[in-house]
Amino acid sequence: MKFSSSYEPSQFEPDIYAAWETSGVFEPKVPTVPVDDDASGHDDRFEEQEKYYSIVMPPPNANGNLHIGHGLTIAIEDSLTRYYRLKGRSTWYIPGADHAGFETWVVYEKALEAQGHTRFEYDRDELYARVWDFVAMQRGNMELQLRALGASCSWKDLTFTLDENVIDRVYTTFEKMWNDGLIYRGEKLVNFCPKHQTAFADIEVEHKDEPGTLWDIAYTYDGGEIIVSTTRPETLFGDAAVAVNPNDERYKDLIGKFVKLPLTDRKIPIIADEHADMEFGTGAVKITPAHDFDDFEVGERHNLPRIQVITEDGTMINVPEKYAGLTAAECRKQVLIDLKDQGLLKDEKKLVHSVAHCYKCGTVLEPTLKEQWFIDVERLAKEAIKHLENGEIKFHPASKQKVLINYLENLKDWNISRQIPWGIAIPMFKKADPEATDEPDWIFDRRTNLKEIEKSGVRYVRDEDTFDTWFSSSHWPIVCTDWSEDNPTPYYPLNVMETAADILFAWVARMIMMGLYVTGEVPFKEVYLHGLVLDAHGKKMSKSKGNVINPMDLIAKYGSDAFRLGILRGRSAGMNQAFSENSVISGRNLCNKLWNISRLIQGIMDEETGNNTFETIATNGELLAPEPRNDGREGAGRESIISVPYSTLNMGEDWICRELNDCLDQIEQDMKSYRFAEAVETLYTTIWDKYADWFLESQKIYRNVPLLKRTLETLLIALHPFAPFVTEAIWQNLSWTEGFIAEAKWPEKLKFDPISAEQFENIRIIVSEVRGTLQALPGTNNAKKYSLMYDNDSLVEDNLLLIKALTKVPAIDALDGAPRGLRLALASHELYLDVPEKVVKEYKDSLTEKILSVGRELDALNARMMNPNYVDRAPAALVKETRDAIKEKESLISRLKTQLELI
RNA sequence: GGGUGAUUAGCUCAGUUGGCUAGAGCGUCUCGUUUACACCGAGAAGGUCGGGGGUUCGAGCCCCUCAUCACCCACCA
Repeated sequence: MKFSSSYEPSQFEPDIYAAWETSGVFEPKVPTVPVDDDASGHDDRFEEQEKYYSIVMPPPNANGNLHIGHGLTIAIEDSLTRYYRLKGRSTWYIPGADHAGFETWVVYEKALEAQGHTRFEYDRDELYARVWDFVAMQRGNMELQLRALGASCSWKDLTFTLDENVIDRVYTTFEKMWNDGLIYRGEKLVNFCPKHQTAFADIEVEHKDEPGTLWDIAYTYDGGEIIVSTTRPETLFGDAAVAVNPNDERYKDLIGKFVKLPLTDRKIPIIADEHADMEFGTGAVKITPAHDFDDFEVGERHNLPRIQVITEDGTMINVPEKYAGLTAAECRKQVLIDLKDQGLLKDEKKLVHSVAHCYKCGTVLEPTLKEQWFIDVERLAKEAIKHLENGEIKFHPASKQKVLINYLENLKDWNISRQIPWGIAIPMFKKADPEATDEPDWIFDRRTNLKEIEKSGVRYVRDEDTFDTWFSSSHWPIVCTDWSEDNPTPYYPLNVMETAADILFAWVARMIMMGLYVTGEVPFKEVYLHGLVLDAHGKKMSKSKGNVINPMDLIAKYGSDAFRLGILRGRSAGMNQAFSENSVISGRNLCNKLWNISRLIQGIMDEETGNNTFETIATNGELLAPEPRNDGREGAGRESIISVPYSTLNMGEDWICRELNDCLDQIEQDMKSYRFAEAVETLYTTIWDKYADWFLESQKIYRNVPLLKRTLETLLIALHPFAPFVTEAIWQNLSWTEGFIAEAKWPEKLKFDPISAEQFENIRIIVSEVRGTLQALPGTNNAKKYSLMYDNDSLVEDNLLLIKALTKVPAIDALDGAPRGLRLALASHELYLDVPEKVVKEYKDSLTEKILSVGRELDALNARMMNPNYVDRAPAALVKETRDAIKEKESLISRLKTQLELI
């Protein structure tokens, strides 16, 4: 049958997703390309904004698999998307795929090496074509996995980072920057990976503390020597000076003198520079501008030559013949031996210092002198800071705004050249005819498919480098929304940028700078950053530790919804938080609960109508989904919610309406402030503790079919953003619902009688007290043994059946004659359990304990009232509450005491 | 050295601008074969909210301070 006794996600999820996708549910209702004749209505900015909701997916690696972090990203982004879709916005969730320049290149190069080839056998265009095929072969997994996660993204708008329009936009920006003088070619030190033969931006470098050796070496001059300390003796051939601190009395007289560079005949000057730290080592430091970042700057200040002594492949150059061609490591050994022989090696100490590593292969990066394209970031950063300080982007967590501003204030120029074939070619060509002296050395040209071009009769050769992927990624909100100068779209800026907190600098910062530069507007109105998903013990997941959790495994085991609910639970913005299967299990349980709630309600419906949907619908795995729509997209969404007319007939019904309204309010607030875990929590308790445990139980006595339908719809829609599959599966299986829940309308508030709703709380208190007391009494199965007696209590009298059903007592009777049995600890109701005296006596200790505990509460309340300041200054309502509570406790205690005396 | 965040039940975490007896999930214990659900129901145990000080009628929340842990940035000849 359709409704089996437990929910089996795998029976529904693929079909449901396919049905959504083919019927166009995921596509924005309002066209994304503005229509020309509507150009006049552009002033109504605010109104427009309320209609749209746009969000882009941080593009996963096109040829990779999704990991747990993607799972979290999609759970969050899709919940937002689905929520705003239900809220009636025209939502556009734009999926993406990343060519992942460096990552993919590394994988490809390894594969190439495994076949016994190297990159140097091919030219760039060949390599590009080969990687393209390599990626094409592997592509697709990631997109299937996004579907498994339930991402309600607009597939036809999927953007690949190497799409034409992306490259086009990137070239346009680059050209603009080139013309604006923001791009320059500079010979600077860059972080160079000798293994991968490419340079990196500062942000991509991984610094690790490592033990090393500090050698003291004597540099001599006529009549003396000056000792310098270094961790890299092999670079001494590249020394251009020795620096001392200008305030250092020890060396004051030596400034301006020349010393002999050991193992050579070269003379280098002693200069004064603040860079030399008087406290460190001997206070004198060798300056090697071509192989150290600080020294490079010292060299610039003092106009020192940059002598490169290590080549890009890591061998020595421009050194005495003896050392030429050695690797840097071999050279170091030899230099140390020779220095020792000459008595110039004075000391050696151990120290720990931080060393820059390639984040991919761990190789120590070599600061290398290289001509690269740089972006002068100052103007961009300043503009970004201005808009950030203006509060134009709201951050979650808020603290990241400050962190980001701080980063931008200290940002250094950005190296955008990469020596990797897999990427967007840099559209710059170098003059190849040295005679054409009037022509510029470099020109911009988009024809990067050509190795050589001719312009004004001059030959130019293509730069072989490609762009840093972050340079193109920084255009993501622009290219995904198809923004253009003459065709601005209401979907830009994005409503929110959701991504991992650890790429705040690498990506978010750059998108802001680029968005402002290209469009003049910030690229998104809010930023939500999620932290790392750690393993159950709070440790980072890693292959080497073997603690990696694969989201697809969990989906296979528990279902997509369970995974989504589980991963959202216990998570807040920007925090690295643990994750375990338990939370997914809890999500699975909720789905199953909801499934069974629906079974119950459909069963009740069937009884009423005489149909037998619940029991007999044959299942062949086919959905009862509506036909794919064949009408035009525009505003043609089916209105799938039925506003079932209903009226409330008893307290439980009023109460559940109140609780559901509160639940909706809570979710609306939580979604506004990106508190997904809280929204899920609210739904969990509303569905389980309130709806199932109290309302549905009470509906086994009183039946209100219209209300059951209406409230179930409310719950299903409210949960749909977080658990899209099970809610849709139920929606499709219920006999009275239509269309897709995915495009239903967010529920209206329910009407109810608030006084009646509040009355139900009294019933809950009575029932709980009866249950608690029955459990605490000695013996088992007490609920079946003892009946309940009431005295002069209309609430109980009016709800006999309900209370009986909820407490399971065999009978509830009006008290005849004198009270007997056990009086319940209720202040405003006189209820007795018909318990033999013997049992009551055994219960005496519990009763005494109860009196003591209520007494303690009473003392606390009294103490508060004794404080005159409290009475004066606390809000009146609060004081009244305290007074009422005191009265209630007092009367309760006196009744319990009477009871105790009777025993 | 600079910065950020964390410290609440056995575990993982909530606790929104200070307000009644600090919550949840999972785990633990007791009871229950009630035809929606054992992926269940009922009940219970378990916390001096990292330590100390302060502000306040009132502090898990605000301020100061100490401790521990994590991360980021800079420096490291």
